[in-house]
Amino acid sequence: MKNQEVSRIFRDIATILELKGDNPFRIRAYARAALNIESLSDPIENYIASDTLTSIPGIGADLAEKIKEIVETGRLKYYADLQKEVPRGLVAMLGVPGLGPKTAKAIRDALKIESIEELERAAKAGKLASIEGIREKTQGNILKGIALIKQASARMPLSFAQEVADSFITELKKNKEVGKIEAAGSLRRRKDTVRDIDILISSGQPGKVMGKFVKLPQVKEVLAQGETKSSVISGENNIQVDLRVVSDAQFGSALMYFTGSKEFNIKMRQLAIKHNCKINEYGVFSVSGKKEKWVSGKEEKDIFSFLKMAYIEPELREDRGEVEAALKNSLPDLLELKDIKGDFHVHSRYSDGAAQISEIAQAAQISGYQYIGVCDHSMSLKIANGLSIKEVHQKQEEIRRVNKKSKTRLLFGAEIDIDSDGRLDYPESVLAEFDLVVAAIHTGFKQSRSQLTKRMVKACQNKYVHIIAHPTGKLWGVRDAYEVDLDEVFKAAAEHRVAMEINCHPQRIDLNDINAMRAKKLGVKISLGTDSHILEQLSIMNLGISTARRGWLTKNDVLNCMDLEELMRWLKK
DNA sequence: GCCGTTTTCGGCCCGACTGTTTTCAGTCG
Repeated sequence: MKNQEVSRIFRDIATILELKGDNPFRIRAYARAALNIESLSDPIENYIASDTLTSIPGIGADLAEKIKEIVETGRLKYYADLQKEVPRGLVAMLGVPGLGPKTAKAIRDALKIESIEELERAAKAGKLASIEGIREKTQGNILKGIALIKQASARMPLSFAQEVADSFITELKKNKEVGKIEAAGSLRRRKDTVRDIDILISSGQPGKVMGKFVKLPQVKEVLAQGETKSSVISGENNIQVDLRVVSDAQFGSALMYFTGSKEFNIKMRQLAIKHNCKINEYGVFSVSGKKEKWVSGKEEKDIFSFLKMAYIEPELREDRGEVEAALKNSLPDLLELKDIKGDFHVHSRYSDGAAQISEIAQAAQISGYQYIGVCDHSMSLKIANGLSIKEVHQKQEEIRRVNKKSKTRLLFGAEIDIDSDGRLDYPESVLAEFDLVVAAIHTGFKQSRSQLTKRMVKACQNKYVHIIAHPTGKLWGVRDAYEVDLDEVFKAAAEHRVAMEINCHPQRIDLNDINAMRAKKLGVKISLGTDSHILEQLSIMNLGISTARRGWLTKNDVLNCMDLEELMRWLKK
């Protein structure tokens, strides 16, 4: 899939055009196209093949030609020419918070500065303050901004951000001036990674709330403080936390506004205009001439019904077709925690987990599960204490014993290594004995794209394999996804009735939302696995559910929603 | 550069905060 590449080039073009001071609407067109292409679940090549590029929102004749050029030749002349006009370092400078294209350009014109390093030196030497429109304060802010990106906590996994948000919300709730309070932004949309935290409060005394917010013990630095909006840096993780305070009557519209995404908001505003209305964070207003009248916005759901559309869950608000679906009342009935009847990926003490088999049975029962897959590592994965064949049989015996007394059915399973040739790590006679075979790649990540794809396809073709775990190998902060043609893998999985895992671990989230959506489209079942190594981790199922919901999955798409009887039939492939 | 129930030109989402300014431009979300 060339989607990411096309998207990256368009986004870069938008940045360069910004620096050049080009037509802002053209800049927006490139940025919008980049976003829309990034969130496509189909390969862009398919649109070229079927000549339907211009059916993608924001893609017209011109951009369609440019996309073809990128995909067919691997480069874009227009982009190459633009790059010659603007130094890379100048583009990088726009990454400094608080430094936009106008200021960057002014600095470059005045001092010939073209990199962040030069910028930092000049700021420290006090040279920036001599430039028109820049004084001490701005110069100081630029230095702070550079320090900020050096700490470079660009994005963090959802669950880390959730913890920070919870700690702020708990403190803020203690104040009697605080009415409603909710985390908004990408956190509420449950994106797998989050850049900053948005908290929304309703209160009749916003000034007081703000005063308390900026003095919370978690606050390391105050970036901005106003009557209704403030931003701080949290000492924990150096994450930015924004607080907005509105009145109770404005809470719904503000919550929608700050939940985003930006693209979703724009779509909703355009929709409101068709109703002769205007939406902002303070409500929906009917507009006639110069008169504006508040008509809706106390609750989010009021706004949707006012615009004659179905309520859209926050996880879907990415402008990926959800607005259109809501207008036609054809949104999917999204997966929920209560639909989940078991977990397919749990490690016991036999390999590298902490829990005994009996403890896993107990914990699964407390979770209300009908079944749980005890999948320990296979023999070649020595580092994780992979099980020898003899140990496999010991474990099998113990599971039999525990199952006699357990209300939750323990599935005798294994997370079996796919070797560098695509073979599984146990002989067929052993594979045949498992209730549940989860296969995964743990070594040889650096193989070529075609080798890795072949390996995974071969695993799908193995008649004993039920699930492929963490299909892209991405591990946040450790390694990127390995190179693999997921479409080929999904096609093989669909053909051989193999499920693809959404691994719920916060640093994995693998498959992600877009890949899960693509898998569904190609007819692949999705399984949710927590990859628990301690029992407390069973609760991270909610992270996988969030991802599934963002991928538009319903309970019919997810293996974990089968009841035990149906599942056992499915496992006997 | 895109787009169309104001349709092939002339629009394009909306507001808060900061810093540098005397009324606003730049940046951000």
